[in-house]
Order: sequence, then structure tokens, then C-alpha cells
Amino acid sequence: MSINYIRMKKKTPTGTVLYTIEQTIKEYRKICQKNIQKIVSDITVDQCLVLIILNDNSNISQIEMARLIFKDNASVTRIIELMVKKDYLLREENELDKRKSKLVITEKGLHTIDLLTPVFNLNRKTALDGLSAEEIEQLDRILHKIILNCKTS
Amino acid sequence: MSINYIRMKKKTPTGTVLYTIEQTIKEYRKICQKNIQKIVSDITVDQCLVLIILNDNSNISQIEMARLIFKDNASVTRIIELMVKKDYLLREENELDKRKSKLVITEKGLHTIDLLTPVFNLNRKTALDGLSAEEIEQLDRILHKIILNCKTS
DNA sequence: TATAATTAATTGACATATCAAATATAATTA
DNA sequence: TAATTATATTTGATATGTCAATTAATTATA
Repeated sequence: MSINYIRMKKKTPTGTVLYTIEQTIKEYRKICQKNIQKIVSDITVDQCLVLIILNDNSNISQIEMARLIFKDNASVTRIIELMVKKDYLLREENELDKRKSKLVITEKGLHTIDLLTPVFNLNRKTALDGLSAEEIEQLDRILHKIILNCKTS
Repeated sequence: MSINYIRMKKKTPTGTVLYTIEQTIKEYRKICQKNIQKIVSDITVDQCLVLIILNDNSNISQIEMARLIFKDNASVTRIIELMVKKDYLLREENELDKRKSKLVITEKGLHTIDLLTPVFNLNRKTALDGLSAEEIEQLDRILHKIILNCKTS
């Protein structure tokens, strides 16, 4: 009762579950970045994600990439730009559709994937430690409800 | 290579729920921004959040603000800077501790709070539409488990 | 087939995220 | 009290987020 009373007094927006979602993803990204940097110093979480997605889905366009990682096209353009500069990726000509760019992982990129895939798995395991499969399914289901609510509003 | 093969086949929530969390918060922020801009054109979701938090917790420092809205101190400095420029806030001297700044909401800021508080409530209601109180509690509980996992890792 | 509409990617402008270093003030301790 | 340590904020550098406008290539339509 007393705890709830205290909570009730400060009914700020950040006390709601929607900000808990925001807080969660921020904490998760922090441990991801921390663990990644232990192994590879010049790469970000997002850049690493792009590598892994690209490895699993070769020949996807930037727009498809954007959809897969829930980012804006402009963001993807810039992320890839930086990755090309750092020799993780190459842009080649797409013969079939010259609007699209063909993204190719370099040797350095492939090596980085090998180094960091276990880190990704560890991060996930750490974050979800102690959660039952049922809880994870519940979480997933509820989140998708919220996503749908937002999309159809 | 084999690790990626395994990962590709595993499209269970365990492998993806953390991305679903990210997706959820992005979709939510989109409808927030959209609805806010209908009413007030020159303010962002975060700036609006700062106003509301400040209104509920007068005399808080920037560091406390940062903690409340789950942001970095540097981000808060810049958000407030912009809000001062746009006449939503004033910075005054804090006599008791000159390191801290005293944040004061202007008339324009107060008026904006009146305009946008209902929008915040609507956004929340929209996002959580159709979720039972039990589901929201489950969501909150599971997310806090993840936060704890990350913080203590 | 020429024109219009669509699509993929880029660019510009601005806001926010993150880390590290710097600054100024306050509190603690030798 | 002087020197050290801690705290609050700022600043710089770099990455990403978002929106709108632009460019270039493709597809659809009159």
C-alpha cells in the first residue's frame, strides 16, 4: 500500500510501462556495446548488426536492411557509409537494378562476424537470463500488440 | 559459419524479442511525435517530456532529470539548451549550489504543458489499447527482470 | 514511345545518444 | 587552511534518428 501510494503521487509519464520499454532497450544496448568493444574496438552495435544481417541475407537492398533492423533509410545509408570507410563492406554495382547497391562483406567483415557472433549470443543470454520460455513468449506477444496499436492508430 | 546457420534457423522469440522491444519503442515514439506535432509544431517528444517532468518535480537538477527520463547528462544539457532558445525554459542561478542550474518553466512552457498533457495521455491509451491490467503488469515485471540482468552483468 | 508515377538511395538540417575530457563549484581530508 | 576528492554541468567528437527534398533509375500508363 505505502509503496503504491508513493508511486501514485508521482504519476509522471516515465513511471509508465512504455518508458520501462525504453529503459530496457537502453540498458540492453549498453551491455551490448560494452561486450562488443572488449573484442572489437572500432565497431558499433548497429554496424555489427548490419554485418550479421547481411551475412544471413546476402543481396538485400538498403531498404530491406532498413526494414529488418527497424531503421530509417537515411540512417542505413550513413551506417553503411561508415562501414565502407572502415573496410567492413564494399559497395558494388547492381547490374539488374542500378538504383540499388550491392553490399559485399569484406574479409575483415567476415572475420569480425566470427569474432562477434558469440558475443551477440552471450548478450542475448545475459539479458534473458532467468526468464522462462513462457515469459519470453508473453513479452513478445504483448509487445506485438502494442506495435499493432501504434501502427493502426 | 555453422553458428550463423544455427542462428538463421532459430526465429523464435528468444532470438528476436530484444529487437521487438526496440521496434516497439520506435513505433510508440512515432505516434507520439505525430500527435504532438498536430497541436504544437516546434517541440519534440523529449522536450515535451522534460516540461512535464519539470512541472511535476520542480527544483530538480539536470542529473536528476537525466535519471528520470533515462538519458545521458550531455543529452539533457543539449535538450535544455534548445528549450531555453525556444523560450520554453529559463535557467536561473541556484544560490545554494552554484554547480546546479535552476530550471524554470516559462509562460509558453506552462501553456504547452496544458496543451500537450492530454496528448500524452492519449498516446499512452492508444498504445496500450486492449491490454489487460494483468498483461501490463506482466510486461512491466518481465522488462524489469531484463533491466536487472543487464545492470548486474 | 513519351510522359508520368514509383522506387532506391542520397543529402541537408536538425535532434538526440554516447563517451571522454574539461570546467567550475562543493565537500572532505590531511 | 590547503590540497584532494567528488559532483554538476558543459563541450567536443562521432554515430544515429527523423523528416523533407533531391537525384537517378525503373515501371506504368496515356
